[in-house]
Amino acid sequence: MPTTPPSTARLAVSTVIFALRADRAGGPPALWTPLVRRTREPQLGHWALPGGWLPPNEELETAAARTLRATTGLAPSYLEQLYTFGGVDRSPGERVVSVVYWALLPSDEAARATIGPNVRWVPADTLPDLAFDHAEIIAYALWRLRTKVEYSEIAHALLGRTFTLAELREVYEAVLRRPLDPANFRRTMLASGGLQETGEHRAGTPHRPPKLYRYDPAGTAPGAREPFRDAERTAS
Amino acid sequence: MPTTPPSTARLAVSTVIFALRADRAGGPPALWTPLVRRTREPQLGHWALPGGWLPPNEELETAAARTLRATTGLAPSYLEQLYTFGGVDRSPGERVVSVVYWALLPSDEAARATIGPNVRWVPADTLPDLAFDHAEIIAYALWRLRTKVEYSEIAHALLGRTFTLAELREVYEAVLRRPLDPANFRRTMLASGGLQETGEHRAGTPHRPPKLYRYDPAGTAPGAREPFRDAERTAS
DNA sequence: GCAAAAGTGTTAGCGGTACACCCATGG
DNA sequence: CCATGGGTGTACCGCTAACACTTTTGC
Repeated sequence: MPTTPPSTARLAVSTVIFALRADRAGGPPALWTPLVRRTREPQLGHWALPGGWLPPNEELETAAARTLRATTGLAPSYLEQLYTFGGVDRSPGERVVSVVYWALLPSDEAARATIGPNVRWVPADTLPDLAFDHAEIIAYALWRLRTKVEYSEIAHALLGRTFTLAELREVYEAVLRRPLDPANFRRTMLASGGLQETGEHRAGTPHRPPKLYRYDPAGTAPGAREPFRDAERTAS
Repeated sequence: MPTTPPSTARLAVSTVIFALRADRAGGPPALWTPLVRRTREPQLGHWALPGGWLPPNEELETAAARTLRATTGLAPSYLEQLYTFGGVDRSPGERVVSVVYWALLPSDEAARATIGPNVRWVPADTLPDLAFDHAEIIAYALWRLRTKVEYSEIAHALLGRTFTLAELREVYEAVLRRPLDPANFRRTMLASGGLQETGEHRAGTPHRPPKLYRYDPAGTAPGAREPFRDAERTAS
């Protein structure tokens, strides 16, 4: 970092937000994402990712969480840096470098996310025309979510604090878009996962009441955290 | 990206560079990385990652490749975005956001990398005191390399254009820091890998001359590339 | 021919998948 | 008592680790 003329690129932080929503009540849930309508040029009126310029004294991750809260009224249950997009021509007129984060919201809270005229939730795999390169960015975030769900334990972040194994399986099925064997899923989760029984059961089901679980990684020693808590791994 | 007051943070691009070097001739190779001595405040005289401010009209990846070339005189055989570090206090006095890349160099070329008084190669796992948060950054890049080598085929980027299976195995062993079974390694590579026999053999060995291979992913259709060519995957 | 690395064959164990089956509850 | 999802048992398959063995060269 030699002290030379300042960079003229402007730094923005944007966030791709995912939550589960059922199209019709009782139906299987799917991934949705909120977009905001641009109220300024360039691309006025187009739908875009929530975000804004990076304030000089705010951490990157804090900025991502703040814009997330501004557009949904909610706090993320998971938040991780995705990638930094800096193509010279991605914004007409000026150089903009965007540090993009991706986030998961608990579905119970997401149901009461604030909705204004300039915020719109859309299914994550059928997007409208988006401003700038934001369609690519969301596609990449989706790919990352789908990849990461397979080897990591982030799926619970799309549920509330307690959940049944069937609900957790629904999350995996929605994200991976394929059915999973309930029997094997149960064992895999109970074995390698940090799932803990709450002792409670979900009431009001038409059939046998299922156990409720909490995500609580018992095997992890306090303070023993991976590098950067959200370290990266790159696909072949 | 609303049009509001410009961000005051300055944008830098840095690169963590890895190459294989043998400590003593004939010995097993290990990972080394080049550092540059800072010639300005802050942290004047400290060793740091190669890098610099982002020029307004240069792509991020191009900037990374350029600084890499400036410090080593070489072109990378592999280059990927690592992470963006933007902590408010990571540089004293002013806010600096660094987009960091990591790179691999072919070992045959790396042997004739330029070395000046302000460039120093050090073993990647025993670093001297570094400027800013660069020690963390290198540790993270190392972790990413070690993780990625296990599920991806980037190891060949640390060798020349052709290589024997024993040489390729040495790369894996150096990166993973554990011995691998030669027999199983051979089969795994030949099965899942894009290795292609050149028809040639390495001459001058004291024993049976091994076949030379080239990395040439035959299964990959032209133009069929993964998202961003270097997509990410996050550890648990 | 002897040492050493290149290269092949064979087997055991482990984890994932498929699927048959029993359990518990509301109606 | 029946339908339905919750929950358990088990057999098979493919992959990998381990390691014995054969081949080919330089000296």
